[in-house]
Amino acid sequence: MAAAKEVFARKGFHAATIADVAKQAGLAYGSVYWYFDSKEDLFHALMAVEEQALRSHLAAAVDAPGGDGVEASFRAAVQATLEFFEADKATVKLLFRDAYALGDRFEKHLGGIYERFIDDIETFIVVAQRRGEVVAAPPRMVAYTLAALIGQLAHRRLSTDDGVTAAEVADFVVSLILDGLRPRRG
Amino acid sequence: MAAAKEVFARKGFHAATIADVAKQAGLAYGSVYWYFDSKEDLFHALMAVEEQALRSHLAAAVDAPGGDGVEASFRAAVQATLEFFEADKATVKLLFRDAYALGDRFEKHLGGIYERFIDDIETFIVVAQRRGEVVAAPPRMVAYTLAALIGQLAHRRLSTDDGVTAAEVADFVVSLILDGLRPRRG
Amino acid sequence: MAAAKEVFARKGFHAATIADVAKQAGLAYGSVYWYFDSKEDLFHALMAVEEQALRSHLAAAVDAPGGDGVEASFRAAVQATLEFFEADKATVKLLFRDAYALGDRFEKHLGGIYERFIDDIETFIVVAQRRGEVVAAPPRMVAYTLAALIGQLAHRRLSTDDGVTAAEVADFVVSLILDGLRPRRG
Amino acid sequence: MAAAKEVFARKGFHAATIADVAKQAGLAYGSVYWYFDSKEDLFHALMAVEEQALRSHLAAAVDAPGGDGVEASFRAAVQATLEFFEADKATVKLLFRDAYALGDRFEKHLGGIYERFIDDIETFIVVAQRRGEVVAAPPRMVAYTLAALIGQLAHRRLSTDDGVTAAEVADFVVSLILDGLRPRRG
DNA sequence: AATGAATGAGGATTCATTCAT
DNA sequence: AATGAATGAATCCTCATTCAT
Repeated sequence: MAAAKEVFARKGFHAATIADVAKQAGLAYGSVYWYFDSKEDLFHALMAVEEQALRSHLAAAVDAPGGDGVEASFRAAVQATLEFFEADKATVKLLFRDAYALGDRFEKHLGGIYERFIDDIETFIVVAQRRGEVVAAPPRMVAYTLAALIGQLAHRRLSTDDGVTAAEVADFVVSLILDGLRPRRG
Repeated sequence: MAAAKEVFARKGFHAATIADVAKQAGLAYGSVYWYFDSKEDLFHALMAVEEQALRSHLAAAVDAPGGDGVEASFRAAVQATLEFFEADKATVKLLFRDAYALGDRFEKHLGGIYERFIDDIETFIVVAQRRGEVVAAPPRMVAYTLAALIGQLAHRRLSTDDGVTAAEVADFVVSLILDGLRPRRG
Repeated sequence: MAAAKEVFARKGFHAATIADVAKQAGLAYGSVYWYFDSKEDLFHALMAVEEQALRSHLAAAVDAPGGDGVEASFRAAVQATLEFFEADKATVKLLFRDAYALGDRFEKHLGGIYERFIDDIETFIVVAQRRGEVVAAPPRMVAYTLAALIGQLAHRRLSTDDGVTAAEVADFVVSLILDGLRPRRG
Repeated sequence: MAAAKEVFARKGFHAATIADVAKQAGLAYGSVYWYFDSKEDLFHALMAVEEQALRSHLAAAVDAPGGDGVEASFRAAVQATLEFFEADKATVKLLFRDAYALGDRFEKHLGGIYERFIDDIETFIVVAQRRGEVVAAPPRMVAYTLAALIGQLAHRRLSTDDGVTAAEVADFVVSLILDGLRPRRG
């Protein structure tokens, strides 16, 4: 019945009522409580499921054979992330819109998700630095910045539909991050 | 009475009651309605005020005499933005946490604020590109990406207090954006 | 639960609170809203029910075997109407006191009830006119006048309790309407 | 400032706010309270004024030279009453719509007005009976019935605009009341 | 497993009224 | 005489949650 996350996505956590969820799920008011102890519980459950989905999707994308080197993996990861959120806008709304506004317990939960996401990026960065393919810079800070950038881009792409594909955005972001804005001499 | 935004920031829009706001302002329940037509109105008013504050702060920072060239102005702008939000965490919560979760009218309002913010960045980028100090890339996309990055950083700095100053973050972001992660040869 | 109309009758629509209604019905505050969408809805529902009750009562009274001719049916109808309202003073208050003062939607609803009531009287008059038992006069106007008279009598009998029975009033009204006040010669 | 009765008439006692009244009168919120102690007071004052107006109007109409005999005076009185209410629909709404629904004190006040109105009719009837121009029937009851009829007609004419003039209605009512509906032989 | 009637705390909003100016 | 900011009691309605079936 977790497919009734659509309701949360569409109306927002506060505006969505248990009745809405039940109707969407084809159940009766009270039946929701057989599966979840409370509305908050339901939301936490959704968050957990979505995190898993994102991580699986990402892992698959990065492991997929493609060009070698940081650049390729990096592009694959960014693109996969953007595509994941693009394909499932409901999740974006869940994680980026509602979860923030819902009080401590949710912020903690979201913080955890975020932390794990950043950990992965950090690991990736550290490896790249060891290989000398990436400049020496505090890896956590880099990871942190990348997460911020990608997350926010995913979020903003919800509302601004400028016909740019996820692949294009990924290309742009990767080249920006790798080479920066300053013209290179030589 | 707009100083009662603190209540919204502390408890979130939904959790905050008009009674809370009134108490904080030293007024009675109904008196709030003398100044604002509704709870939503109050929030919109706060958003507008904060936008003005941010823009003024930014304008002042950029106009301030400092090193010349993109890099200096850029750093000044980023740092000013981060400092503004740092100094007034309530505003961050207002804009980045609640405004998203409050329905269409708020999303529109926030979208407008965002749009104007991006416009400013775009103007800045275009100038820098003309001077050849910045690589040729779709200026809107660059602006857009920068806004995303800075906004999210400001937001994240709310929860993760890692003892890094705004200036340090600004330095890092500016060098990242200008030079990228890829080691430069020569 | 429609028996909680008593509350409306006793205190008037505005003075009656949902809490009053609920208590009278032996329910809790919010339970009223399980059955009716709003206070106004509840009132409309009551109006509809009462209209049906009145119409049934009237139909039964007129169909009942009694003396033949207009006079008998007429008297039966008038008496039945007065008795209906007498027996259920709550309804009188509902229809004649509150419904007027409650805004357009109620006025429309009440107007409809009134119109249907007048239609019935008109039909009756037309039949009587065909039989030559009643003077030729615009039947709608006659019907209209009768409705006004009976309705207002029912209403006034609420407050002035002068020990006159419904039957007596009916007798008086019928003879007044049929023969008028002017002495007949011969 | 009693001309702000229009507000009560237009929106009804409950829906009308002191602010509405003040605005209509060109005054400020609180200023109304310089003239009247409370909203109810204001309404009572209006009721009293309107009663006087009606009585004056009626007295003038009946005293006016016209045909002699009951019929003429009767017609004059009925017509004058209908015209009074027609010319000042606000008063009708005040007296017939709101006053009923406003609690005991208002019902008392209205009852008094009604009583005085009926007293006048009764006096009139008694005189006519003495002259033999009207059938012997309990004069109070007759008066009472007439008041009911005329009052309700005035009220109903508010909503149903069928292009019939007050004079026509008066003619019809007078002939109905005097001669009844039963065809007269001879 | 599922239902849906019943609960009642909670909160936004209105508006008559007061009072310092 | 007049103002209008301030008050706060009053009330409708929502909705998460429970529970008998």
